[in-house]
Amino acid sequence: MKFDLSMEMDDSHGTMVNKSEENDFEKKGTSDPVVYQLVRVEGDGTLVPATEDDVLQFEHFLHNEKVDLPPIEDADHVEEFFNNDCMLLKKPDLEDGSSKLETVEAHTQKLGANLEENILQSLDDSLSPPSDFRIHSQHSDKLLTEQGANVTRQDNASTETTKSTVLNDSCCAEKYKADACSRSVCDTSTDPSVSGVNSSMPDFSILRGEVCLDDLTIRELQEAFRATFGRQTNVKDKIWLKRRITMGLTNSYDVPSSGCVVKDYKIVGKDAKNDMSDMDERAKTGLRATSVVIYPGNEGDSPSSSYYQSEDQEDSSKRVPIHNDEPQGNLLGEQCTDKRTRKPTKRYIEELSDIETHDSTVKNSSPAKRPAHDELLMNPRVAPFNETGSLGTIYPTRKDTFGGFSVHVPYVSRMRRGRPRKDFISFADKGPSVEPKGIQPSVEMILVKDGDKGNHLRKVPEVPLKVSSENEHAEAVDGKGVRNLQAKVCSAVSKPKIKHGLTRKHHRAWTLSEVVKLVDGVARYGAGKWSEIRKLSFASYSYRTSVDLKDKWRNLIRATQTQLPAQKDGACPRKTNPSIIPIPPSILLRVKELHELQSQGGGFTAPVKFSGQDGKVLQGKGSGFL
DNA sequence: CTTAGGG
DNA sequence: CCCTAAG
Repeated sequence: MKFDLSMEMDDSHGTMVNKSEENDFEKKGTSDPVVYQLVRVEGDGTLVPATEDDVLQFEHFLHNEKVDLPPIEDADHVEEFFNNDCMLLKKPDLEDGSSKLETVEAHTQKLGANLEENILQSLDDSLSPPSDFRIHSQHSDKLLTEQGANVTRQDNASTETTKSTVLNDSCCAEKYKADACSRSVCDTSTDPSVSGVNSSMPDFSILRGEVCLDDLTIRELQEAFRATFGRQTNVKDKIWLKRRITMGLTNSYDVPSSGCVVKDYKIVGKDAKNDMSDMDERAKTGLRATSVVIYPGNEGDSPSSSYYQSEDQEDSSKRVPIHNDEPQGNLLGEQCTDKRTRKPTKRYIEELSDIETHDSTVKNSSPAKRPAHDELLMNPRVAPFNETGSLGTIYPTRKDTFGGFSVHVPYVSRMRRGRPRKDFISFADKGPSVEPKGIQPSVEMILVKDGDKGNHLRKVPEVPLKVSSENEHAEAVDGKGVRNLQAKVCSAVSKPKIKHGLTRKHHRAWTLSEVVKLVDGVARYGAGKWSEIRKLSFASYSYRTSVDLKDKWRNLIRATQTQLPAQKDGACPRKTNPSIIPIPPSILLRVKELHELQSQGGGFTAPVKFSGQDGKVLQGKGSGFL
C-alpha cells in the first residue's frame, strides 16, 4: 500500500500539520485500508483533529512527497509522529480480521529520513512552545512535580517499552521485526547493548513500566521523547515534552496536561488505580490493556466498542506474541487507545468542515443523536480519562472520503443548510427542474439551478462547469442583465475546483430590475412574505433566496433611511458609491413608503394580497412600470 | 423549510 | 452574504 505523506507549516500556530492517507487496495487486493487522521497540534501541545479545511490545505502535498512504505497491515491504531507538531492517528477502519501489526519503526525511520531533516528538525527548535506557554508550564510544573512525588513509580523494569515493532508478517519489516523481537522477547530492554544496536538507539528503558513523566528531568524527558518517537528533540519545555510523550505512548491526544502517569501505554490517572489493576489483568492475560477507541462519527462503519474489543481479543494472540505488557509498537500497541474527542464548537467548526465534504454520506444527518451514540460507544474504561481536565471532552470524528481516500475528520454537523441535495443531483445530469416558468434552454436551466443552489455549490467540490452563453431571463436584460449573466457564468465556472477556505456564494449584485421586483413583491405580498415573493416574483431569479430578499429589503430600508434623507438634505447626491448602482430615488421612495406603511400598519400589515389600495397606491408612487 | 436578526 | 435561533 502506498503512503502519501505531506506536511506543511501552519503559520497561524506555528504548528505543523500532517496528512497522510493510503488506500492502495490494489496491492493487497484487500479491503483493509488504513486510515490516518490528521490532527493539528496547537501551541500548547494539545491536539485537535484537523478540520477539513486543514485537510484541504495539505491535499496537494499528498502528491508531492510520496513515500512508499512497506505494506502495512492493519494496525488498529498506529500513529506516527513525523515531527513535533503533527501526528497521525491511525485508526481502525474497515474491518478485517486479517489485521496485523506493522513495524512502526520501519516507517518512522524511513519517513524520518525523508522528512525529518527537512522540516521536522527545524520545527523542534523553532517551534518550541510559545513563551506564554512556558510561563504557564513553569507554574504547572510545580504542581506536576508535587503530584508526581506522590505517584509511585513502580516496576520500571518489568515492562519494556520499546516501540519497535510488533508482530506482523510483513515481508518488508523482516529486519526490524527481528530486531524488535529479539529485544522484546529477551528482556533486552535492560541491555544497553541491544538497544544500542543502533548507535543512536534511545534509552527505551526510560519508558518502561509506569512512567511518571512528572518525575523526569528535562533531559530525561527528552530521552523519553526520543525513545518514544525515535528522534531527538531540543524542546526544553517540560510540559510540552510530557504531553508529547504521553500522547505518543498512549496514542491519544487527549492527554491531561499534567499529573498523569503512563503505564503500559495507558494514561493512569492518580485516582485511577482501578484502571491500573484492570489493565494489568488484561496485560497478563495477553489482552492488552486496550481501551476502546471510539469513532462516533461514522454511521456507516460505526463499529461499536464491542467490535474493537472483540477484534483485539481475536488478534491479541497474534499481535502480542511478545511480552504481553510490552507494547512494542508504542503506537501500534496502542491501537486501541482511546481517542478522545472534543465537542465541536458550534459554529465555525461546522462551517469549516462542511466546506469540502463531498458529502458522500448524507446520512450523517443526525448530529443530534450523536451524543447518545457516543455514550453508547464509550467504553467504561475511558471514563477516567474524561475526568482528566479540560481535555477530557469528546471529539467525535467521522470518516469521510477525501480524494478517493477515506479519512477521519472531526465530526461536525453536516446538516445541509441549503436546499436538498437532490436538487444538485438532478442538476448534475439533467434538468427536470421545477422551474415555475421553466421553459428555458437547458443551459439556462443549469444555470438557474446553479443559482438556486448557489448555496450548495460551495459545498460541492466539482461543479460541472457548464459554459453558458445563454441569456438568463430576457427580463434581466434591463441594462444590468448583462452583468447578471456574467455573474452567473462566473459562478458556474469558478467553482470547479475544490473550494479553498470558505467559498461564499458568488456575490450577485442586485439589479435594478430585481430591486423593482422585490419592491413590487413586498407591495403585493407584504414584507416578510419572502418565500412568496420569491416564488412569485423571483421565479426567474432562482438564485435569490428568500433570505436574500429579506436581506435586500433590509438594506433597502436602510438606504431609505440614510441615503434618501441625505439626498434631500445634502442636495447633492454625493458620489457615495460610484461603483454601486444607485438606486433610483423613486424606488427608494417606494421602499420607504412600503416600509412605513407596513410597519405602521398595525404590526401585521395586511399584505394586500388582493389588489388592495396599498398595492395601487404604492405602485403608482413608485415607477409606473412593473 | 421559513423568518427574523445579528454579524 | 453568512449563520442561528425559532417556529
